[in-house]
Amino acid sequence: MAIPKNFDYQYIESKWLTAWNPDMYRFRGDGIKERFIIDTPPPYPTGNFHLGNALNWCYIDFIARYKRMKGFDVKFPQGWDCHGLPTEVKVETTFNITKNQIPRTEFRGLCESLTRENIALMKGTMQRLAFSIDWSQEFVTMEKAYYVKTQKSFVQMYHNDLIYRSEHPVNWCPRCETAIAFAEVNYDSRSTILYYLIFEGSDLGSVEIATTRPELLGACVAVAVNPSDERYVNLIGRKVRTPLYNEEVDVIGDEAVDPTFGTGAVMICTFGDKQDVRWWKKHNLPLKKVIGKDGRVIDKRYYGVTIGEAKGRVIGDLLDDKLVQKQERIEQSVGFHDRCKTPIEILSESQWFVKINKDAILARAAEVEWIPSFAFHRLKNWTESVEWDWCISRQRVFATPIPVWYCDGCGQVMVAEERWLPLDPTEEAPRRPCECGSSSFTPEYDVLDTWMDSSISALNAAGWPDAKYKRQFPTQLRPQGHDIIRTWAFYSILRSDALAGSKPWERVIVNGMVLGEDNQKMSKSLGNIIAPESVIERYGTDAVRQWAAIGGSVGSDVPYNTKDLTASSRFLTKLWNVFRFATLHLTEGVQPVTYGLQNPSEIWLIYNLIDLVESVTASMDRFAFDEALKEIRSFVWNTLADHYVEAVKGRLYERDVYCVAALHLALDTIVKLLAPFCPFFSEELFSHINPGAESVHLHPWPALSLRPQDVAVPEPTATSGVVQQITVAASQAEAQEARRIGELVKEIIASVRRYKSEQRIALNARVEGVFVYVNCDMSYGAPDISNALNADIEYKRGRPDIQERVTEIRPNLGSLGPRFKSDAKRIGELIKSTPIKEIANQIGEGSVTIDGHVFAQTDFIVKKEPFAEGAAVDVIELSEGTVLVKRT
RNA sequence: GGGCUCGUGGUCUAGCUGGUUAUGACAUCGCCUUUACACGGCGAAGGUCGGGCGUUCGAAUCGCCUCGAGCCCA
Repeated sequence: MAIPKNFDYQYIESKWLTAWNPDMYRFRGDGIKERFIIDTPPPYPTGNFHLGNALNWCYIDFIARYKRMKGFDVKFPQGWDCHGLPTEVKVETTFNITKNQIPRTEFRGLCESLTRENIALMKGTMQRLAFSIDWSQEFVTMEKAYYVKTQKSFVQMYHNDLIYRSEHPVNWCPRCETAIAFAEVNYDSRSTILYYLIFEGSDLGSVEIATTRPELLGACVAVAVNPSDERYVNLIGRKVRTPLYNEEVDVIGDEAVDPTFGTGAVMICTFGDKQDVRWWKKHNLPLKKVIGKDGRVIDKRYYGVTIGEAKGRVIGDLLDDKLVQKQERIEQSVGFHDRCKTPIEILSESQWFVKINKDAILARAAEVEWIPSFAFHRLKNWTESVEWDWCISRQRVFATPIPVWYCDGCGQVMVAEERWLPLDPTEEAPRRPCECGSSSFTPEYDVLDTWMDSSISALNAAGWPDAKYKRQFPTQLRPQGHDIIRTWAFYSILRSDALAGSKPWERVIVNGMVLGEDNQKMSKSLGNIIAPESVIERYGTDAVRQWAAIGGSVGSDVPYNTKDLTASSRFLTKLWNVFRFATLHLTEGVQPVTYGLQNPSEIWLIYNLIDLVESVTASMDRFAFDEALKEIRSFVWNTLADHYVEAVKGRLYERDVYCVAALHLALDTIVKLLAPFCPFFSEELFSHINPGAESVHLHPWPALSLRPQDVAVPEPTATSGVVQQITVAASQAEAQEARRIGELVKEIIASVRRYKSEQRIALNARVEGVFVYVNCDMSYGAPDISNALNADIEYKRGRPDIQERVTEIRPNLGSLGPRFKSDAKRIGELIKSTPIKEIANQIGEGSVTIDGHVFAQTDFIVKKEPFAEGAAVDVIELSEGTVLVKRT
């Protein structure tokens, strides 16, 4: 069993990546073990698995590995949320085409092959990070096997009146020429010009309005003022005419108008913004369309020009007619399509919608445990702010087709039957005629929002739509970032409620963001992006995973920093060395032993080990990975390396069976506790100390109990794993006494080592005259102490009798000088020549008389030393005891 | 403008159901090559917990206010 001197993570990683059997993470689903199903996020296949993903997946993997060891049947699937605009845009720019220039199937094919390439890249990174994903559960949303489920969910919700088609204002991206959902709109402030325009009154006076969107003048359907605004109150109910267009519109009153903004009078257009939609609905206003789907104007006055051009021309025309009163630069919040950064428009179009039942969603959300709890507030906040139903139709190509046709005869909607699915209506006709008898149909060319795919991931993980899914639903855990609470979490809850009448998960664990080394959000523009691969190369996977664990509590943002990676790899080196040192002496195998009072160091170690297992388990159960790992590290570094190994070195050289067994147990246990965090390292060590054993990742989580012979210990339950019992041939009280002695052994060794270091005595130098005063029988602890300290130690009971002895008395010339002036020097000599004892004997009485001179205490500089065992000593206090070392 | 999170030694961080000398890491300084480890050992210095007010016998920990940073949203 030759252990390499250095811990070579690259060698070990590649070795185990090939050696591991991927089946070891396979979900069984036979119900023998309790299930633990994870609704893994399906990332968008950008081709780049970034450090933020890595953090998220590390958390998932810690949990998956821990739960498996705890005896659960863990399902850790991995999916890919393929559909959507970024890939379409990438294809369009790569091949310099637009989606309409080539056949739909061909375009789709290009998107699919790009997606497959990207998936392969990301999968590679994930495998290097040793995520224990069950790849037999992989799902790819662009494949029929998955999107058939999306289509079925559409059909079911349609029949349950949860999906409908209607004309309604929607967010529209003119670049992508598609409707988008609110979740895809981001707002940003930008500088724009506020124009003040005169609207002439038809019957009474004129009104000056302020607008940032003069190009929408043709879509103006009303002018609104605040009813409490005295300037305009008499105008409410009157009519005014729009400039240029000369259209007559009503002046209405509405509290939502801000009297302090602009002139306090606004034009309502269909539609400039979300507020226009609110007013339009509330006041039942007419609809005038001036912007087309491609972002060009469709009214006759400026037909065909872009929005930008229209703005310029409208202003030009208004200026010509002297209708612009004033222009002023302001900051305004504008909505952008978050995929392509184009400013969105609000258009009224026929679209498909999912009904949003806020109360139902909130009720389901409240049934879920959110970690950390503030994540629930985010969701609540977002849900309460939702105003429109969820627009799910998209005028794009690379997405799940909407399985619907329209009858050419009567116009009725033909929704595909579930058994026909999957299908693409643009390529297949319905399998039966319309109720009106016509067999001529026009397919629905619109496709579904990508979130329609990914929002059923929890259902998919449980096996939906197979009826047996109910047994596995809700799933146990949903891990995700806080940036997608309003999307993935929100939509998933909605869909789970609609399709299964249940919450989708028992728990959500929300991770924070990964920040750059400068503590700012990682972003391309800041140039602080770190690729996971580069970190793996430099520090190894197990160090990267420790960084994720120890970077902070779950939910908080984690900065990328080299100090955690340094500490992580140092820890592995340290443990590697402990392991190497120990295994040098484990060559003859481990004998079963029974510990007794004669093994205080071992019993002390084992008790501490039991405490460690208990607290690490508790931390893991709370998802406190940082605490768990810190506990493990401190045990390895302090308890095991600094104290136990130092104490028993002597016996280890002699291959003492008790010592060997204890070390083996400790290493075995530590490696198991560390397995969720450091899968490669743990496996490597485990394989050395347990030759021939199966993977550490298939072993149960440690559960230790020290069982004194005459004390009954309850048998462990099946789920708590196998209990390794360490037998002690002693009573409970004796075992505790042994632990106490072990603690003293540790303290004595540590304190005398420190003493030697401070005294600049070589650590291996012999020291004589050490006395230990403790109130217990140290006969079993003594050999380890002597060995470790190279000291001859005398053990005594009780407290030492320590005397303060005066060792030196010097004249205090600072005090004598002023009094004796020129005689001071002579007096000083006199004091020096007087035996110390003579002065010391008198000094306690307040004054000292020498040769007739009377001195005060302050006339002397007195040095004292502790004195015991007939010599000057140094005193070291222990928690319960004292160590004396004779001075030399 | 609304919601949320955070503000602890040089840096990052734990603690925050209130209670002895505030945790750990990295960095710094001093000493030490002692046959597992110098990515080591021993030791040291460094913070009063953003600021203010309050509750309390007692607050980093609770409340209010304030300043600052960030996230999400309008």
